[in-house]
Amino acid sequence: MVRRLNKRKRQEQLIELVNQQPFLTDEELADQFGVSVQTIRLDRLELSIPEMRERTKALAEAAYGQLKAMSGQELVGQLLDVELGKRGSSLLKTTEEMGFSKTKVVRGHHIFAQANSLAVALVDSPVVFTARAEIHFRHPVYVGESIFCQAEVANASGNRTTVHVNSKVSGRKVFVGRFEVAAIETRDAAAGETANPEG
Amino acid sequence: MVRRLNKRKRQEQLIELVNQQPFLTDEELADQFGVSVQTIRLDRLELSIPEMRERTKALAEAAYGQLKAMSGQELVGQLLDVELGKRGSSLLKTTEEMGFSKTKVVRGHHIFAQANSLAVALVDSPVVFTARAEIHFRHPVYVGESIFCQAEVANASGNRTTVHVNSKVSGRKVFVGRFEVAAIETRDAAAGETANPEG
DNA sequence: TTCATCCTAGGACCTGGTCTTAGTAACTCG
DNA sequence: CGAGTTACTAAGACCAGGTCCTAGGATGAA
Repeated sequence: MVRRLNKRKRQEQLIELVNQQPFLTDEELADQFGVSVQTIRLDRLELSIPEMRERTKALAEAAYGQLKAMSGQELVGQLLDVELGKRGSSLLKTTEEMGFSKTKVVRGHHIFAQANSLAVALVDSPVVFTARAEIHFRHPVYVGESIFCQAEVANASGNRTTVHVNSKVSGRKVFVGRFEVAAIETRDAAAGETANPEG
Repeated sequence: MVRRLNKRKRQEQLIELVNQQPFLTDEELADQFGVSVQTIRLDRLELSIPEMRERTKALAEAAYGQLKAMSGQELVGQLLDVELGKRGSSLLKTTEEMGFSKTKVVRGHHIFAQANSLAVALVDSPVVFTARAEIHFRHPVYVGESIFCQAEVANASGNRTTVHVNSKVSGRKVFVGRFEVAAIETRDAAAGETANPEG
């Protein structure tokens, strides 16, 4: 039963390969493993791996949302409610891609990004940047968990707003932060010398 | 020449629609505009809009790369050099997706992610988390610019390491930060109660 | 009327698949 | 030894969503 071992190994590697390079066609995969296209198809069938075009589409759809969330004009996570200039909250459902594959711990910058974008969203001004932040990661967040983020304006003087943010996972505080957000009124403020990059 | 107007309008709307909903097939698009599939194909030809599967793939690839850059297992940016436990530097070439489409200003969490991941990389321990950070965004970074990030261990006592990080764009300081990184020696540390999520 | 523009229609062909049927090599067991 | 199982391959019909090309009808302007 040497074959069976080979098959198992190949299928394990196939899963990994497809995860790492989702855009390979069956033909390319077959080349990689030195088997026929049909064998790859059977493997995919057994392993419930969808065809390349569907993998691509799924990726695109997921990432399209993610992209929009991560670098779109809106905020990271889903806005739950907001009182401009006062407070707000958002929810971020963490996914596999956000964490370490080994530990399944969500990478800090995603938590940061949610908090930061919410802080920025509270400030009612056309051009807003984070100038400073003091942040504290309290507990790890695991892939699949949802992060509930609450932000509250603590102080607003001139064009500087201080926002207190805390994030929780099922009631437990996982992150706290103090963000100092700068609002800029001038037209071409974004190109200004002293502006600070954030959103 | 009512047609010509209609055509122009339709094509304008087509561009927008395809941008907003890139997963529509020609048939679905044809339905939307009440024209034949062939007309849509001609429009796509004239407007150099690729077919749906290619749009999907391009989207997936772009976003996949972005995801990898943001949540890959290694560090954000390219590691230039490192002396474990002492200092290190990395370079991040910023891309269109990292910034606001309007202002072309790179979103802060990318800058943060580069700095943070470099700080974490300096600590020579199997499981490392950022516990605290105090950060300061000094100047905006624009899409296309490369961020040169330098990190230096300032203090290491017990399992806590303080790392000073500063990022520059063509010599100008755009970001400074102080990261407090916690190293954990226990085997199943990642699941520990008091661990802090980061990498 | 004549002509150009716009739209549509149809067919051959392509990629990257699906699903099904069938055949072969190799190893295992009674 | 032969029979059966497992792994693999091969071939063919079919499909979606296209490309590329030829051709023809409608419609409005000269």
